[in-house]
Amino acid sequence: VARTEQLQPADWAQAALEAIAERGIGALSVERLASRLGVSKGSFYWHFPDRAALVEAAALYWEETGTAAGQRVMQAIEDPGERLRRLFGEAFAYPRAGQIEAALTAHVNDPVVGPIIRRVTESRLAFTTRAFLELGFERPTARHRALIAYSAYLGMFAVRRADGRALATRRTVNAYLAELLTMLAAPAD
Amino acid sequence: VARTEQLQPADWAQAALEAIAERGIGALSVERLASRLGVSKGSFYWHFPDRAALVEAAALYWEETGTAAGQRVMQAIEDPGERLRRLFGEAFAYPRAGQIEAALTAHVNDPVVGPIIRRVTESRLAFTTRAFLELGFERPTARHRALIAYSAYLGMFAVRRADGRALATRRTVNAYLAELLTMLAAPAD
DNA sequence: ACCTGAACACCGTTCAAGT
DNA sequence: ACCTGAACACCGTTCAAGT
Repeated sequence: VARTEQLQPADWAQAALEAIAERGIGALSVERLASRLGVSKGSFYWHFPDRAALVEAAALYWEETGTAAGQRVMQAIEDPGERLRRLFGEAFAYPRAGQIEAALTAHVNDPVVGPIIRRVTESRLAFTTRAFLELGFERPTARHRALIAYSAYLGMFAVRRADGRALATRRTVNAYLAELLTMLAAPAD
Repeated sequence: VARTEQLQPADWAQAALEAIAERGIGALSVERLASRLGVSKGSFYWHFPDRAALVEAAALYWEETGTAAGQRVMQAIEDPGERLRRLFGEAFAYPRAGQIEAALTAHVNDPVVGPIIRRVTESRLAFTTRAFLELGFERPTARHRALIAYSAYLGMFAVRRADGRALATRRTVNAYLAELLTMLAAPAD
């Protein structure tokens, strides 16, 4: 982050999210970040009350750029089945997204990160439920299928992180997604 | 942990896993743990080379007591379908298990925790694949369904952590599991 | 063989002092 | 208005000294 002007809170937030993606929230250090941005650590406390506020700013930055913006793009796709395929397929094109997701999700019990995670989750579940409603399912079934879909989505990242061999190639992921979405689009019994 | 005898490494590992479940790996402090166990922090370094070794010991303790022991119990169930239902149902009876799971999984990139997580994941996938083989699926399909099942399993914890409302009641969880397992047991097309 | 207590480095936080 | 530099507390790690 090279800037001739003065540092904005957004600069700190962006650099923090970068650091979080790489080494996790626990390893986020005000001192390291300050020297990386070329200022003293005392300067940080002009912009933020404490380290927690920096984590919050980073998480809010993620909520806006990673989630809200993504949904606006996806909503443009007319066919709900195609929208689901794209939504879940897209997520695997950006491994960095999975890293941030994992780093933040690990801190749901954190009082500042927790509410943001919950907002994003509710928003994604609602978005996915809407797609299943458009596919013709009744509301309870649609919500249900959205839960399964989103669980499988998060779990897929978890499996991949936990075992690099399991979902390594694009072919495996595509087959996985195809089978999952076929199952989920099948009529309710 | 009240003991009249001297502290064993296992005592440290167990107390550490307890602390990790409550506040995460990041908040695990040698100093706090030592004073909780009633010794000075210098004493810790007689049993372990460093803090990382303590985390490793805690994770190994989890691998043995939480995973290996559980599989031995489950393997005793004859019917593979019933075994799967019990396996996934059981996991929700112990919320503490999910907390530890999340705390450890958040550190897959950690050089000492990572290999342990991967071992556990491989073992669980193999265990689940075997159940689907017994149900009559071909090996590739069985492995595939195991991946979906295990993803949905991990994701279910993630969803629950992320949104307490989503999978809160036993009824919702049971319905979720029933629908998921019905889908997964359906013949391949 | 196992533990203590003092020492040092790293980092979060505060604050008086600078521009 | 924004930043520095020194100060202090907390915690990881080392180590000489105790039993």
